[in-house]
Amino acid sequence: MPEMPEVETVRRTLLPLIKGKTIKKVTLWYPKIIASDPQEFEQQLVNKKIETIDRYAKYLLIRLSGNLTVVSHLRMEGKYRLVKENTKKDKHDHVQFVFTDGSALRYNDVRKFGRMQLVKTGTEKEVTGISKLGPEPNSPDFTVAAFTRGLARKKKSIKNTLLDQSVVAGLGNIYVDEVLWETKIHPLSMANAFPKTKIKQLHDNINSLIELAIEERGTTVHTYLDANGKTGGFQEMLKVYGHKGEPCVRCDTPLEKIKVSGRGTTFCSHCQVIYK
DNA sequence: GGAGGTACCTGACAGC
DNA sequence: TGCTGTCAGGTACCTC
Repeated sequence: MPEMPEVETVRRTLLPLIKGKTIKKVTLWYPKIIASDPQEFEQQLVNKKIETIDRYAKYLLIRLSGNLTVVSHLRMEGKYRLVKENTKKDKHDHVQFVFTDGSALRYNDVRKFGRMQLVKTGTEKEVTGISKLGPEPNSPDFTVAAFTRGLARKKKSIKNTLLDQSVVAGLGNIYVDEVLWETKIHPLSMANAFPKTKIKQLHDNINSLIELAIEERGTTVHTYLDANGKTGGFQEMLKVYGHKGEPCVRCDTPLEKIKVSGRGTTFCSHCQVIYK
């Protein structure tokens, strides 16, 4: 499932494939993917040139000529690939951008959870979802002080708090489980119960884990592929996610899996300490 | 305003 | 073999 490292990898691999291309036609096979007006989306993108792709947290921002931006969230299974215009449609292809050179960008999403919308460039931070995002890991705004304030105002579990994109933007279920294991914190610990040293440790581990995951081109657990159709490499480094019942690599205790706020959560009950 | 629950979706898998 | 139920999970939206 694409989290921030996967979305960044998609951005890096997709950009050289489509930069400079001009859109000839847009086809919406499943219009519900479009969060803004679908008709407007189809019509306004014609003759627009792809200028660059930016990213904010898990959102891709496809910059176009004419001061337009396509805001795209891949959610669970969304993926882009470049094909020839007349390539047979896959069952799960939902949106197609046909370019003037005969190639086409296809958006494929098995669960149809992904969303995209067209906005004026510069207004993307007003989009529902983006407007409430907190700082990204490794950004100048993600300071220990800001993170401490973010945790202090939450009266819920640390697992739930790290999934809350207003505290830190870009983490998902996999990296939250991994960073809590790395920091030896029980997922049911209360977010506002940590000593300063533990918060600093958690903050630093979030930064280093995300940096490493981006270097490894993300994590492929289910179906995630980058724009070149390649899997990520970070799944080989996962210590807890997907390892239920296996011995903890730190203490040999079998890893447990529980539900925290409806999310599958794998952890070591021996070396991850609960803070209340 | 914050926290928790649910809907959206479909493929994979377990159990019968 | 085929059917049914459950699980996976990011976000929007609703209720309390």
